[in-house]
Amino acid sequence: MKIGQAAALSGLSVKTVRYYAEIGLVIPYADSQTGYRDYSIEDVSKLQFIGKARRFDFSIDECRELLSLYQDKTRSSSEVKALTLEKMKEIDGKLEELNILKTQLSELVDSCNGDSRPDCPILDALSGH
Amino acid sequence: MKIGQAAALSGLSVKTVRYYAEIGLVIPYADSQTGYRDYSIEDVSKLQFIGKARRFDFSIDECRELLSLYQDKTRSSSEVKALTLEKMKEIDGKLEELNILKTQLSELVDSCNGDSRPDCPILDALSGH
DNA sequence: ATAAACTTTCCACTAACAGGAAGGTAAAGG
DNA sequence: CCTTTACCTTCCTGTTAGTGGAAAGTTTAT
Repeated sequence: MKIGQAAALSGLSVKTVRYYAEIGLVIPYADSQTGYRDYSIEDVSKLQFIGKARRFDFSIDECRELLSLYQDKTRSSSEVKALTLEKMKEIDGKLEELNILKTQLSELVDSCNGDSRPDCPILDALSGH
Repeated sequence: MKIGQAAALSGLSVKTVRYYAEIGLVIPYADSQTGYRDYSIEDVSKLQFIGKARRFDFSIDECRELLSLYQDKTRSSSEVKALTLEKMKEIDGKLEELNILKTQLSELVDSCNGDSRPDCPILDALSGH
């Protein structure tokens, strides 16, 4: 099938699918006559797989790794689990950071009455004292 | 003072400070003889201000906006508060997304025994069924 | 036959810097 | 005074994961 259909079936944009071909993530058959990319059902499965992994915040390189594990029938599940656990740790770190930020910002917002006067504790806090 | 000291005092890297000059965020005096950038105390204050705002997750463009409010003595605090509230909303959105991700990943991890066998529910989930 | 829809490659752009090369300048030590 | 070291300059490239657009070729529908 052509790239448009592959994109539609995998829920990705045509541009993205083309990009994945370019970086060697999912390489379709190349029709030498028209120059059109020709995607198989297998290719679409891979694209779907990548789409989900990306939504799970895996990077392209991690997707590449997962994909090779996915295709390796002799893989051990421990490798996949380790990768996933690491990703969770990353997410935990981000969560913590964001929570701290949120607390600090809400303190600033609470202290500012937000009226038409120039007096603003938020800017004061940003400028230090 | 020269860029190195300005960077040290503001807690930013020299590269970053030079970049801020390049994009017109903090433009120092240019010594025409040596070509060296010459930072004033005022400039350093701005750099510190930007550094803090960046740590609060404000983008460069938002920093530009905050900086002009900061310098505008006739500003109203409502503008600053609105900008900050929007930033908080953004952070809330990210928090929610990450929490969902974490939940889903932890479910995957829990279902995977992570041994040396190829059987892996994580990959199964990624590949759909 | 022609128009619409689809495809191709190529180039530029995004955010916010970091790394490094090549070369000029300044401050400190001997 | 000379040299070394530290600092400064510009310029170019690379990062992440694509998106947007132009110009041109192809396929499908009318």
